Parts: sequence; structure tokens; C-alpha cells
Amino acid sequence: MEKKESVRQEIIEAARQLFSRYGFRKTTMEDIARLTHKGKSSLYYYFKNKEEVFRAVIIHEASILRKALKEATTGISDPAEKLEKYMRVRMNTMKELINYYEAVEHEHDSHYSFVDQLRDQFDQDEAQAIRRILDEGVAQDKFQPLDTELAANTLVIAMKGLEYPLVWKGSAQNLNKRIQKIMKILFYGLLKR
Amino acid sequence: MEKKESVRQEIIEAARQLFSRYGFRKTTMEDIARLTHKGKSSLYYYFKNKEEVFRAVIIHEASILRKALKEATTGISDPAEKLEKYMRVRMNTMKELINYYEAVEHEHDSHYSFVDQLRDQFDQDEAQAIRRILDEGVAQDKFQPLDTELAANTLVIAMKGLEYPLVWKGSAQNLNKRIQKIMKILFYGLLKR
DNA sequence: TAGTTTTTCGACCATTTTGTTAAAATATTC
DNA sequence: GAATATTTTAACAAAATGGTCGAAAAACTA
Repeated sequence: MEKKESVRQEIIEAARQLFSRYGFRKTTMEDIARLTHKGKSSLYYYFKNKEEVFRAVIIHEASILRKALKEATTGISDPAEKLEKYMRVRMNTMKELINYYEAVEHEHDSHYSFVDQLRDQFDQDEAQAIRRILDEGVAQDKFQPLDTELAANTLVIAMKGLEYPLVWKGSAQNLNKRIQKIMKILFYGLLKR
Repeated sequence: MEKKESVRQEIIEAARQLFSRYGFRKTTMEDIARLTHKGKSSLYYYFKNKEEVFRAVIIHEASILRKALKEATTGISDPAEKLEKYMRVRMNTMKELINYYEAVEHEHDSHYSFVDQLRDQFDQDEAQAIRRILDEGVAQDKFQPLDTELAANTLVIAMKGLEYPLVWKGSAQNLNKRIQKIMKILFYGLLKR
């Protein structure tokens, strides 16, 4: 029963490589099979279908992102600093996950696919995480009292806004500057003077 | 009659991007059409078929490589130096063309395809170019008298030998060291003491 | 403007690729 | 060696793809 999970993991890793290089559409089950040294049909013993493989890959990546965020922010006590670090890490890590979004984003036929659902779920989690930071800031009397739920959602939307241009231009320098700008505006309106 | 050629060039450029990213197989005519903002059928007005597009791209790339080689070596008078520069530039430029070779190399069904022919042609040209450098070295009395045709062919083969591992490991550092080594051996046998 | 040539494109076809399934075959465990 | 787990084979429907053809559109010419 342990073996099956490890093979699943192998498949996920192989699929991850292929999806990130070729996108969802251009990656075939045979590609994945070849890379795992298996027959194409064998994959269906571990996953119901191609979409399931893709979903597993995305979930895996998302968990990595979550872990990276937690790790990066966990030592920081100052909420402002933590927030800035959070956004920076999140943007930079996201740069590498963009492929997946891009891969399916361009298949806008059947809307509200499972990717949209996953994205929504992730956005919700993210808003919650950010809200916790904001709450901390308010509790420590470093942020002005505010509707943290609304503010968190706003921040998520702002990050999504930054995310999209990323697909077109991978200009990390420009991105960091934009983050800085947003953070500056944000803090000067947020921090108690 | 001028316009047609410029459109051809546009198509080639678009195809170049796609082929280098996805390889020959995974790049479809519709991909190329989409990137050129044209209907798929329109492409067949400029090229007989997909293979022709591919061939045009490769020829284009080869001419770029040739130009780069000429440009890089044209100012150098010392044959030994010129030879070293030639090999270095060739290897490093080739790194970016590898995709094409890789793309079709893995379709070893119908052998002696047009890619093999093109490659042979290129090898021949290359042997000639190298031979010219060697002749220069001999004429300048800096190289020992030798069968320059044979030596040139040997060098081409040596470079091809270096080329193949490149497909698997893009370790530029390792590559440069190997070039250095070969050049060292080559020169200590070649240079007059 | 009418006619001629060049260029684009949608509809269509033949073939190949691809995702998926079911059953047979093989390996592993007990 | 029965039972279970895993892989392979074969097959097939649906989708994708390379390519053709003719007609429409655009550009050009007179």
C-alpha cells in the first residue's frame, strides 16, 4: 500500500516536468509514460485520467508554495515586514507555477474548469493567510484598525493583478519594483504615525 | 514579389520560436498560423509543407551560425587563436540550435531524412572552413606541415563528439574545459617548437 | 471602374495521434 | 498455489493534425 503512493509521486514528478515545459495540451499520456518507464495504460492504474494527473501536479505545486510561504514568514515578528516578505516570496515562487495557469488559461472554451476551482480555493486560503497577518498587525497596534477581511481580499486581488502581466513579461526587476511601490503605498496608509 | 519574401521571413521567425520551444513534433501548423495571425491554410501559400518550414528554419539558423563564426574569427590573424575562437563560438552557438537536432534526432524511423542531409552539408562546409584556417597556419609557418584535409575532418568529428553529450547535459562549464583540453592537445602536437 | 493577379481563409478529407477501457498476462505476497 | 497487485496488450472512439481546393477578399493594373 506504500508502494502505490510512491509510484504516484514519481508520476506526478514526471508530469510536473512535462507540463511545465509543454503545457497541458501538448503533454501526452505517452510522454508521461515514457518518462516513467511505464506503459501508457499503466498510468490509469494510478490516476483516473489525464486531468487527474494534472490536478495532482497542481495541488502538489500549491502545497509547495504554501510551505515556502510559511517557511519564509515564520521567523518574522513584525507584521509589516512579514507582509512584505510574504508578497515577495509569493510572487517569485508563483513565477515558476505560471506555466500551469498559462497552459490551461488558453483553453477558454469550457469555462469554470477544475483549474478555476482550484484557483478560487487557493485565493481563499491566501486571503485568510494575509488576514491573519493583518490581524496581527492590528493586535500589535502597528496597523490602523481596519476591516481586515476586506483589506485581505483587496491585497489578493492586487497580487492577482500583478500576476497576469507576469505571463507576458518575465521581467523580475520590474516586478520587484512594482511590489515595492505597492507596499510603500500600502504601508504609508496603513502604519500608525 | 518583395512582400512574399518578407512574409516568408515572418513565418520562419514564428516557426523558429515554436520549434525551439516545443520541437518539431509538438509544433503544429496551427500554432505557427496563430502566432503569425494567419489562417492555417495561408501557410501553404508560402511553404509546401511542414517539413519545408522546418527546413527553412534550420537553414536560417545555420546561416546565422556561419555569420557568427565569420564575425568572431575575422579580426584574428593568429591561426591558433582563430581556431580556438572558432571552436568556442561554434560550440556555444550550437548549444542553442541543439533543440532542432534533438527534436528530429528522436525520430529515427525513416533514416537519412532531410535533416541528416543538411547536417552533412553543414559538416562539409565546416570542414572546409577549418581547413582554411589550418592552411593559413601552415602557410604562416606556425603549424607543422600536415594533411589539412584530414586534420580538418578529424576536428569536425571531434566537435561532433562534443556536441552529443550537450544534448543530455547543458553543462557549459564542463564543455569549455573539454574544449580547452582538446585545444591544448591539438596545439602541442600542432605548434612548431 | 473593370479586370487581373496575389493573398487569405473556411470547409473539408485522410490519416495519425491520443485518451481511455477491458481483458489478458505477469509479478508479488500470503 | 490462491489471492492480490501491477503491467502489458489490444482495441477503439474521439480528437487533432497535415494537407487540399475553391472561393472570397485584397491589392494591383489599366
